[in-house]
Amino acid sequence: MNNFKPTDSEMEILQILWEKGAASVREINDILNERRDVGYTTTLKLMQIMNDKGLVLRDTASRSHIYSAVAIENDTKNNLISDFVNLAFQGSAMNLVMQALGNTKSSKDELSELKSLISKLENKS
Amino acid sequence: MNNFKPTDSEMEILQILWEKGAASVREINDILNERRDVGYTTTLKLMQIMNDKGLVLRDTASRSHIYSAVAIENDTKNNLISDFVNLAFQGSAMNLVMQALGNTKSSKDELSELKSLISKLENKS
DNA sequence: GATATAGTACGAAAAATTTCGTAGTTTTAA
DNA sequence: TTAAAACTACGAAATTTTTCGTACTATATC
Repeated sequence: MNNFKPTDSEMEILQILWEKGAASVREINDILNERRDVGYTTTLKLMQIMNDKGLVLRDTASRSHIYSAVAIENDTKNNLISDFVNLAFQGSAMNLVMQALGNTKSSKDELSELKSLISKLENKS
Repeated sequence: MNNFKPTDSEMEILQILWEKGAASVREINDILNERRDVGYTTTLKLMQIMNDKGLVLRDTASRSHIYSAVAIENDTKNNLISDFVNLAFQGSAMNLVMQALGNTKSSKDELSELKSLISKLENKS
């Protein structure tokens, strides 16, 4: 169970890597720039920092280095949730769940998916 | 719909104010120090900053000022959830809900409370 | 082969957040 | 009535995170 707590910027990049599997700095920077202006060297520096921290792996075989995520999506998100729940929901994940759910438009499909997860949880206990 | 995005430290303090209703710096600092070391003037400064930002209200009638939250608990938490969901769950609150739920031990009571919320949501749509 | 283009490395500035020290007042208590 | 204790104000240091400029090297293009 790793314990990475990526910063917001790091998280943005991890999302992209989890989605794409692997990417060059150029590719990542292009995606980021669809949302907001980020300088190329800013992104590059971030990736280097993340590499130093061990959050990503870097393949330097070709001139433009290819990065992939080391941090595991599920674990990382669980860590973030846990921090978030402690910060804003008195440590109760159920509080977060109820508030997030109550404040969202949900489709029939999503709700039945959720209900089947609940059934699973009920059988576990 | 306000759009406050409190920092982590501010959030810690808001939680306390939402819980207690109103409190002096001393009271808040004492509570914070149950969890970790924080200097008194650190907490004081934070409250002053929050006051400047309009996150809290300050009653200066007596020498030790009494603070209360202006930021609305529900709105503030919804804002935080929304940012969090964008940052880490591709904008899908349901993704967050599923992951948070799947990773938590939940009591029978909590689960049935959750189910009744789902029923309400189903009737709405 | 000269020049423009596209990379990496990395120090350091900038920005945001957190922490604290010091000065000055008021209150309490001996 | 004086010393200690408890406040506020506030500048500024410290820390963390983000951003960028500059130097340097490799590749592509004309």
